[in-house]
Amino acid sequence: MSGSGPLEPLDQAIVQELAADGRRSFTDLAERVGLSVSAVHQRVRRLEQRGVILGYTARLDGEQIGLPLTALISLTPNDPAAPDDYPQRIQHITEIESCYSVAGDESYILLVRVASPLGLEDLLRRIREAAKVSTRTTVVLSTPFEGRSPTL
Amino acid sequence: MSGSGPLEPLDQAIVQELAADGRRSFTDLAERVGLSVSAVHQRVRRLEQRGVILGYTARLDGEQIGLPLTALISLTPNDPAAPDDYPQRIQHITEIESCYSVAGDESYILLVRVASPLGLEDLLRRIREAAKVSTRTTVVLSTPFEGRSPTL
DNA sequence: CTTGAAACATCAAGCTC
DNA sequence: GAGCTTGATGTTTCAAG
Repeated sequence: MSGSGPLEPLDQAIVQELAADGRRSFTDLAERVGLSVSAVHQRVRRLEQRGVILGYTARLDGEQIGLPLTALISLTPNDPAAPDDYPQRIQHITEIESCYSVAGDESYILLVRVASPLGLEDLLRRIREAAKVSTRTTVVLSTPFEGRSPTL
Repeated sequence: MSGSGPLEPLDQAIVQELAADGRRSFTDLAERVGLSVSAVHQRVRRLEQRGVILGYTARLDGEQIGLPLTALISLTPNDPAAPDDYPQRIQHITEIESCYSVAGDESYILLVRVASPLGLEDLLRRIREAAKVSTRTTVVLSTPFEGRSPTL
């Protein structure tokens, strides 16, 4: 088992604050949730160990880091009888940010970021070769918002 | 203007480290990129102000925070002649984590997280009413990986 | 959850190119 | 002026209680 039932209200509050600002200080967190700094610190460590908090990441501007082109790629197996190890086959491709197994016409949907149309063309070729799949690509024109933190 | 050309190698290294671990200490960062702690600190603040770093967030386990159901929702306008203000119309709906404007059959694709199928049904109703759109929903069965940091 | 001590982050003033 | 260093102050971290 990895979890221990639903979150206590205090842990829920902590987790929500860290989702909204992953670098929030323990002093801030302590004030907001009404605990001592050390108590909050220990709860955060416990939430990390329990796998409630999987990690922390900086959100980056794709334009400014040289990856201005985002796309969603749907994967359909060429051979429907082949073993379903697609995630393993493509996980080494660093342009793939996220991989979802989905119900529907396709088997997987990938979110990718590349530098240019040529980079996307090359990426698609590598995905098709690595996973023996057909791809359908939807280019992202703009991102009104992304990575918003949930309300618990 | 928000950017000032492409990233210097040092800033690139810092940004990549913070994408991989958003809570990495300045001491760690300084060692890894070969600068003093204060110099790294100032560069990070500058990257935040320039909008290269948009923010920091904790990655959470949907199961453990009570939002085990993820879905991708495609939006198609009911009235193709209506003004395109869909992001504004739906941004108040907190279950929507990301909103992408896309090229292709649909206008937008949303990534959402909810507690249950009933929660998804209710969410779809609210999206259709707020934005006057038709929706097509793809349920996520599992997430082999998500939110990986890019290689710069 | 609290305490207390060592490591770390932060900020401003000054230095260097 | 942009960027780095120094040193003083407040914060984080961890082990012990």
